[in-house]
Amino acid sequence: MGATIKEVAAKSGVGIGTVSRVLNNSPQISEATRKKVLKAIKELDYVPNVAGKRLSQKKSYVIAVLVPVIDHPFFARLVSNLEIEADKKGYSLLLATSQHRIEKEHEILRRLQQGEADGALFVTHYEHLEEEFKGLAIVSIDRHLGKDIPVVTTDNYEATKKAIEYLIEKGCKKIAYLGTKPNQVSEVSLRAKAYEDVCKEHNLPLMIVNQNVGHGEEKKLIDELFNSYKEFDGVFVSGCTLATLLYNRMKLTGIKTPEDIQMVSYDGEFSLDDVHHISTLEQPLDVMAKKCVELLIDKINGKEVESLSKFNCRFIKGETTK
Amino acid sequence: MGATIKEVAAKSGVGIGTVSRVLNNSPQISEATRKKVLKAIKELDYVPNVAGKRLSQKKSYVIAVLVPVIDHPFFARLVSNLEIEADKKGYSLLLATSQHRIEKEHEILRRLQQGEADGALFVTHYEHLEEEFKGLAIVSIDRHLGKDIPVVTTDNYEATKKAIEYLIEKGCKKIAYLGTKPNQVSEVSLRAKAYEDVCKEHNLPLMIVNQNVGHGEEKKLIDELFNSYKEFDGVFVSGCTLATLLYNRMKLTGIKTPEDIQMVSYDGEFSLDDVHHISTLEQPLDVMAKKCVELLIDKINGKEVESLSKFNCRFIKGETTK
DNA sequence: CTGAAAGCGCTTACAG
DNA sequence: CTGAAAGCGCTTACAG
Repeated sequence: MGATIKEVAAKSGVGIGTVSRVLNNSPQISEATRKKVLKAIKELDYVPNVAGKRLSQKKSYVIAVLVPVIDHPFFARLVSNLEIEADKKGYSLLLATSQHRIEKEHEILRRLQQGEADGALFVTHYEHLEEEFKGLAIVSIDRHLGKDIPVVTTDNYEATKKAIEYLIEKGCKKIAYLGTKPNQVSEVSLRAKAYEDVCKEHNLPLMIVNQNVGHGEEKKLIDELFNSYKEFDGVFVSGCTLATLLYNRMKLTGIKTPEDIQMVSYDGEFSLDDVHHISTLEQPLDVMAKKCVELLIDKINGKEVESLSKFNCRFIKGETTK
Repeated sequence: MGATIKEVAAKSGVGIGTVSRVLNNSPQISEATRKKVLKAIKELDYVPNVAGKRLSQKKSYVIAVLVPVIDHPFFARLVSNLEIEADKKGYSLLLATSQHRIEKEHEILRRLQQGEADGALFVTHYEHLEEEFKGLAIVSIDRHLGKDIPVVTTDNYEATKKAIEYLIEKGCKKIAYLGTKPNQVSEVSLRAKAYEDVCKEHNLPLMIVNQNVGHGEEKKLIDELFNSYKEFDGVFVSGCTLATLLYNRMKLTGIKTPEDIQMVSYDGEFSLDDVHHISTLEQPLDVMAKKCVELLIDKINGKEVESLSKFNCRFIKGETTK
């Protein structure tokens, strides 16, 4: 629509290379020509077009993020922080949601191969062939996607361990574990491991509901929890969807928390104000997102990066523990 | 990184134009050459690069969405639906958040001018010069941004009217209005208008807290509501942030709902299951997003489109009304 | 410090 | 039905 670099060059009486150099703040440009060119740019209301730049540089300055869904507090926060960090680094953010369909993930990988973005943060629950990632700069949250793909995660084991010990300390004798089991090699599996280790150590019974269900089907797990285990006085919940569903269920059925059942959840809840309903292990999504973007950009630029970055969760006491 | 169209052409012994035609499913290509080309594509593991396509077509097949924030249930749902609809139409979604900073909005508009996207859905609380939108295909939610910018909205007046009448029907005698006043010409203003009209018609007192505060400062309005109006038995809340904050505040201070105060909110709450805490006027974000994308694509293609599209909210009874 | 030219990877009239 | 060529709007060695 607008003017092109050619017109700017003509108007200011220089070559297009010179205009380009002014645009990119190249140091070796005389003040005089810089002024001339800037003047022409202003007069023509010229804005450089990214398509030309991208083609010639073979770089898009776009990073993509793939998440299963975006209308979910955890992913919304993650993406929010990613956008902020990407912006700081001069990258735009392309948002893709798989909607829990692996075909859409394939489609997105194809788009990346086409050069829509220079790299991507991939949050997937599906298996992918490593060759699908070939030539792409990819970073993963929690899941191990391949040898070349760095993982950013939290201290799943340590944080869960502390949470279970906390429940014990608060008097729980029968603690259940409620989670959606990852169907891939994932750091998240360490949560169940920590639960088991601590319970065994304290001679507490294991009461585990940990299944891989599709999103939208988490309610089944709540049913199963109550069907399988008639009595428990504490529960560790892995993930905010399950936590909210369980919280609502207890409310609906008259189970009192923390009196009857105490509850701690990983990503339990994101609070607008200081009211925390659910006691939560909160992942530091701001620093995690920052790390993801840094890793991604380093990978894009061909640097070697650490394969695992681990951050500490923060425990926030809500109303569900004594 | 990968092969280019030139290599495919060489390998299959045809011109690059022919390869391009095969790629784009051009009809006038003989089966024989199509096969040859497809074979070469497979063998070379060729994926067409978008940068070349974009430059030659002067089209990016990207639409952008600007929202103040994304880690907010309303915007998360909006963006979720937009991504789904854009994907259906073969467009990618660029996500930009202003983080309530007008400079970032300017920055984003500049990126659009640079051709990062073919069009954008703009959800802003700030004034912009019309010239900033010049040459861009833009669609707005609720706010009137300029004569050339279509607005997608809900039946703010009618829905609010019904909600207030509902509260009256349920016995409320003193109904307050709590909202963040838009600082621009916005369809949202019709909510307060409906409230006033209905209250006047029923000879009820007007109790209005409707101020334009920055995000994160909504709690002030809750304070003001209780400071200004000692007694009210019903409240209409415009927006889910305020609704959640008010709901939490009532819980914290021992005010019972619906016994002491009944409450209906626009965008009150998005429920994971069937548990609805807050009675809500829910905006049909799925069809709204679809409309936005359609309008945007029509505008991109130079078509004339309707300037106002209005959709009906759905009332969902929660626990905050009798 | 600056210009002319080649090149990035496609699409698309234009001939044939 | 297909090829050669121009062009999209930039960047970047290469000379000078």
